[in-house]
Amino acid sequence: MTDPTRPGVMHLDLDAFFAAVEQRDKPSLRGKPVVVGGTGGRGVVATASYEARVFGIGSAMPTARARRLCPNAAYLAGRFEAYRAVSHEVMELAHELSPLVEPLSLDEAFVDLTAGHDDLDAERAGAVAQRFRAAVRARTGLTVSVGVAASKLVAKIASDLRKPDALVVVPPAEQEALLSPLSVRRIPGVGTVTGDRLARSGVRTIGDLAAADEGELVRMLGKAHGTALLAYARGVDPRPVVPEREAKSVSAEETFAVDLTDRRDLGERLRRMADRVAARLTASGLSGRTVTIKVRRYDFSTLNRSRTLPHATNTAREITRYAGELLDAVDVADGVRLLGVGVSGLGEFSQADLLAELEDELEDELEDGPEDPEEAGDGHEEGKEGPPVSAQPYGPPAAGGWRPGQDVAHAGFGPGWVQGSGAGRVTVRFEGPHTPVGRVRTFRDDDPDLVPADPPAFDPGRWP
DNA sequence: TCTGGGGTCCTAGGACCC
DNA sequence: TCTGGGGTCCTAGGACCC
Repeated sequence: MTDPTRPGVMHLDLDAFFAAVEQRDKPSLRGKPVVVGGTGGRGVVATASYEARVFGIGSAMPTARARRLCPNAAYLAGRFEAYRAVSHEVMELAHELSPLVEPLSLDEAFVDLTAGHDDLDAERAGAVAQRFRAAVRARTGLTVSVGVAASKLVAKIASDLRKPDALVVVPPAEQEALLSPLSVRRIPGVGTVTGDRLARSGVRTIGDLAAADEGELVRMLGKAHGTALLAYARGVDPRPVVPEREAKSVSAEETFAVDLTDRRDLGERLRRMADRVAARLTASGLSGRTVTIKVRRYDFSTLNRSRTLPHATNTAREITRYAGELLDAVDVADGVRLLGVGVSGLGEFSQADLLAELEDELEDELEDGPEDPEEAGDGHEEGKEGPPVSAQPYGPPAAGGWRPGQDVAHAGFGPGWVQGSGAGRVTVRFEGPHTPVGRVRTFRDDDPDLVPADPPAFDPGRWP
């Protein structure tokens, strides 16, 4: 429970995070429009650098539209390994302020400052936040915007208020005056639908919302949402900062470059996604009882089908089997745009459950013969004889296997990154975070001297 | 403009149980 | 013959977040 009288909650939000890491590691992109996201025909923008935002490019926009708005921006597929590493360093710095750190994503977290600091007032909290911002810049080369307030809600709104590279401290006495004129859309949880519903009954600002009738809000938005939003608007938000929340589901999904209708094709892709889900479950020691598939059709309508098992599972074969049965019951004739698989109802399971699982496995094997991935699926073998696979997902490697932005190393020219590829060629720029802007060279895309590489090391000691 | 991939939380109806 | 109230579990759909 947070203390409404003290500014004890800090929210940190790295500025244009993915794009900023790219500009840090690629000198030729500094000061230029950079867009990170899906680079295929159906991709959307994950992050646009501030230079790209000038052109009207923003998150969740289709990349095709972004390309029309700014054809000369750099369009990169993203290097999550590098982003995770930077994120980890920032979270470590946050932990130096307090043991209570709640990450929301790679680039955002709440920190409960009261857990590490006595006698907090606005001035002291502001000084702590300012030192943190300097530490992030010194260690990672990136800027971070920070909000400090008495609650999660206000701290988050504050961090967004003067981005980028901003610190906004909201003393509790000034909270109401700050919130009241802001749009309700500033409240996390108020999206387009809720925003439009509120606007239709004349509620546009947080001040309007604070004066609204609770019964009417509940009728309009439901019990939970209605009461919570009213409380937020009135400055009431006792949600505590909760570190390390347990995962509730694990899933994988893929949008295809072209809608698919072939069941064997879909089944094979389902199997590969089930493999990934199983691997992630196993890696984190989790298993779950409910298997869900998600099918997005040609017209973007989306349906989910799920089945809850009597026991928990994390094996690829079981997930594949039950997901496959669910898919069998779905009409795919008109075309499937996206397919996904997930497992939920996760939890820690007792020895008895694990034993039951082993027995089920044994039964499976008696019924179906031993587990063997080559024999289990029918897609691979028959794929050769059947009609050619009609579409490739755009997510995984494009032509030649090279993705824009990818780190590479060349036997003769050293480390660099893929600027583009196609028509049997790949263009590489040879530079790194601590070099001047590098030269570009083009190779055959199967040149044996060119190999994928780890992200370049960043050395704070060699940063301006 | 034509919509990613990974999640969380809420609602509502029906089955089933007491 | 027609009727209750509450609780839990499951399924499906939808809003929302980064």
